[in-house]
Formats: sequence, C-alpha cells, structure tokens
Amino acid sequence: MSLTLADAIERHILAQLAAAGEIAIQRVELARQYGCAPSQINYVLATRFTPERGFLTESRRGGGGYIRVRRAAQPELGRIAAALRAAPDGIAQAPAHALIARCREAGLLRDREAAMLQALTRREAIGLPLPLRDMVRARCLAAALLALSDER
Amino acid sequence: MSLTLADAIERHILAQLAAAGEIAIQRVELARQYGCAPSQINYVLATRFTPERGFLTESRRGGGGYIRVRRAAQPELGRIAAALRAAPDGIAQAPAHALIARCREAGLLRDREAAMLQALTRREAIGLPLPLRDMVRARCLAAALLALSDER
DNA sequence: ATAATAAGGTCAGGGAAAGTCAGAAAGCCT
DNA sequence: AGGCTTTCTGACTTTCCCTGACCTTATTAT
Repeated sequence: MSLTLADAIERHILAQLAAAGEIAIQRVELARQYGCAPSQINYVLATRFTPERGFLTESRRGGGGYIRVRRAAQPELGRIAAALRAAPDGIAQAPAHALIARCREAGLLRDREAAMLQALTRREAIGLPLPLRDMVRARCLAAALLALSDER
Repeated sequence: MSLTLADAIERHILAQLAAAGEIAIQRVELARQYGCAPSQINYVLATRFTPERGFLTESRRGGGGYIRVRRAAQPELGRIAAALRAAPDGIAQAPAHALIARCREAGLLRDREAAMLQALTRREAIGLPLPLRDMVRARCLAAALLALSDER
C-alpha cells in the first residue's frame, strides 16, 4: 500500500479528468502543491498517461504555458500506434496496407483517411532504400494513427 | 484556460476579419485597448497572421497610418502536390505545417486529416537526418494530398 | 522648405513557462 | 547484501510572450 508521490499525482489527475473530461494543468503549480520538482510531473505523464493507456497530452511553453491531458477518443488506435513503434524492423508495405484496410473496416478510419495512408505508405512515396524504408513507414504510420486516436 | 494577451488579440482580429473580410487597424489604438505596448501588435501579426498561414498584411506609416489585414487566395490540392514534388529540397517542418493548416482552414482537409498529416510530417515521426528528411516529408505529403484529390 | 508631429517597424533582451536527461535515491526482489 | 526497477531531482535547454528604446516614413504646420 505504499503510495508513492507519482501514484498520488496520478490519482489527482485522474480525479480531475473524471470530473471534466479534459484538463489543463500548470506544471509548476501542480509541482508546488505536491512539493516536488516540476520534472516529476513529466515523469508521471510519461509513465502513466501514455497513448498505450489511452491518454493524450499536449503542451505549450513560455508565458501562459500549460499541459493539457485528455482521454483518447479511440484508444484502439493508440495501442496500434504503440505496437508499430515497438516493431524493431518497421513494417513492410503489404502488412501496412492490410493494417490500414482492417482499420477502415473496423470503422477506425474513414475512406479518405485510409486512402491517404495507403498512398503515403507506398514505397514510391517514401522513396528510400530498404532497411530504412520500412522504419520510416512504421514511424509515420504510428504518428498518424496516434494523432487520429485523439480526434473526435 | 490561460488566455494570453497574444491569444486575445489574435481572436479580436480574427473576429473582425470574419465579419468584414478585410480590416484596417490602428496599431496604437488597438494597443491602448489591450493596455500593452504597440509592438505587441506586431508580435501577434508576425506570429499568427503570416503569409504561410494565408494572411496578407500591408501598412502605412505616418499621419493617418494603418495596418491592413486580409486573407490570401485559397490553394488547390492538385497544384500543391505538384509543387511539392517539384521542390528540389523537399519541405521543412514549419512550412509544411503551415501549409496543412491552411488547407484545413480552406476546407480542403478535415480536422482529422489535418491532424494526421501534421503528426506524420513532424521530424520525430520521420526520424531521418536532415537532407533526407525534408525530401521524404515532401514526397509523403504530396502522395497523401494527391490521393485526396481523387477521393470525394 | 523646414520643422514638428504622428504614425508604424525593428530588434535585442528579459521573463515565464515547459522539455530533456543523466544520475541519485528508494523500493523490491531474490 | 547485491542487483534490478522505479521514482525523483537538478541543471540545462527550448519555446513563447512581451516590452522599451530607437528607427523610418508620412502628414501637417510654420
């Protein structure tokens, strides 16, 4: 039952999130409340509020800066993106296209979105020699799906 | 929702612009309304109302001076794709993002599509050293936009 | 013409956030 | 105790906001 600082901050954020659906926190202010270093907030966000777990964060620096946290609209896409990023060899064209097709059939992607992704994951579009090409394809696809997991 | 001064002024101008299509502001007067330095107006214009985002500004100094702001003409997807493929050095991240944002504002891209493209044209997503990265970005973006011009 | 006045432009710099990352500290296993 | 993992911090970096001092240009008064 040892409740670490990170756990406490996690609960704090989860509670706020349950109440509001989307929250904006001031990193330095939250750190002050818990009497810790600001970077601790980053640690909590990085370890607990990841896309794999269905969360999204965005931030702005400078005066009036903030960190916004919300639940992903489609956590499925976040998990697929995470798997793609974890693939050590990237992904070849055929499996990528199959994946995109499955997502479309599952209703995670619309026709236009699927068409765009099919087009830009073709080898001619990437235009690199092979060990690299599959890596770039995986990274770009992952980034795209992750971004979509947020939207509407 | 921490709204900075720059954000507030941006909204002010956007609102005026939506109402009129083209506006002329007095820098010193607008600064007075918001209780800030006149150069703050320049900051807002320089960071938010750039040509890359589809705005045009012109100004006159001296007595009866003004700053005029209006929207630039809309781009077309097919043309953009062609231009991208013709660019010998590819395209850097900032102009690419500005281009995508502009297409969204012009109604050529939906929110989800724009979010996707923004994400996958980020340098971390592509993850290549620099001469190459801009090339790949341009090719992928061109392929995606071209695919869309077929859809509908 | 010249001087005064009334605009807007530019730029360096300070301050206010948030991000990054190496490494210390604390837990948790055998 | 020793080793692995997780937590946590501090120093440094990057990004963004905002101002003040100084410069350029246009109009108006003398």
